Amino acid sequence: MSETENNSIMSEVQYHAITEFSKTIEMFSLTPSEALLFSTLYIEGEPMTLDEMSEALAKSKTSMSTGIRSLLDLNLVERVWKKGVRKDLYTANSDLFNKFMSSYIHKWLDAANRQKHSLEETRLLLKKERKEIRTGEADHLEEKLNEMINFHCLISKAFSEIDPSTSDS
Amino acid sequence: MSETENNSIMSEVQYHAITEFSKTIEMFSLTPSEALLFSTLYIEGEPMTLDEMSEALAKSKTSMSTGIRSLLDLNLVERVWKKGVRKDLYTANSDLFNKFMSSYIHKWLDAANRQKHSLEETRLLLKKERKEIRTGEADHLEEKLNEMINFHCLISKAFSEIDPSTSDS
DNA sequence: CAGTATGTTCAGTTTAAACTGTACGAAAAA
DNA sequence: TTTTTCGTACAGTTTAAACTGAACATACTG
Repeated sequence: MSETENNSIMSEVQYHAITEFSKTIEMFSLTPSEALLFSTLYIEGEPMTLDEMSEALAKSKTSMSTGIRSLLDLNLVERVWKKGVRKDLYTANSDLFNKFMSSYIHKWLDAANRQKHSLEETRLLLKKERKEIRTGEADHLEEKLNEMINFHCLISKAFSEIDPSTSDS
Repeated sequence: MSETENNSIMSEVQYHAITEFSKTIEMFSLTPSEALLFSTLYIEGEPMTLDEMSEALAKSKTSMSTGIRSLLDLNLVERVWKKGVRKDLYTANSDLFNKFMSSYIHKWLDAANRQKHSLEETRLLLKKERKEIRTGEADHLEEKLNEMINFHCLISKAFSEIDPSTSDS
């Protein structure tokens, strides 16, 4: 088997891996481009420069720059320094499961709690005003608010259970 | 307190409730418009016609039609029949938590399994061909594939745990 | 049957997101 | 210092999604 054939098989395998894994990453509510970028960085293993990413994905360096910034914000990628290399180098966090799962779970928990509070305030407003209001409509609304608030509690409970950052082994 | 004032408080409360709850629904990967529609339908409680939804959301009837169809596909809304009413009536499924959670979990499980299989095939391809290939690069790729496959296993495990349809009380 | 009401299809428009190339500022090299 | 090498801001373009109105098909009404 020739060197060239080896390379072609390797790139085919790598291409599949990147493409498929990217789809999984998207499910953690990253955009397709962010996911593709992370996936590339992760499978490559070695830290990459913006120019290398640009080359690998055939997209502009500007896209890489903004994409990397998003990934940095999400704490999924970090900048590393290498002796003698002037360009910025970025590498994917290797602790996949904990990083993704816990940040995802917390996004859920934060949002669920925020919205639960908001609904509780709404319920308070209704209760305060409804001394004077005696309609089935108000009853109905209060009932619905209770249901919704309970819904948020159940969500929080469920996601807390699988939060890898609260060691439940 | 006048009738009008009551109405205005009621609509304010209802408006808040719909808006906030809609945000939560969005998190189950519904589009903002689908979420808003469901939220409206849910809080209204009574079955609604396309025209009523159109009126309530100030959007075209076409939008309501396509929106409702999506919600029907997702099994979050159902069509009901009422004596003497010619128009189609739709109502939100009231079993919020089970409907949303289990469909969401299954979406995750399906995707995770599908992509895991795909990666396993890729790994097989690599193993089959690599008898001849003896490079660190191939080692690295295989290692990464193993990590990714393991990642998918952990995802499946986590989401299975909170699947409300497999009674874990 | 004719006439009307209702839901959906379809083509076009609006709106928002992703991407690109140029230009600029900061930092390194010469 | 001047020149080169980077990364990013910005403005414009492309692309995709959401939405609309008009036309159509089906089913109901009288």
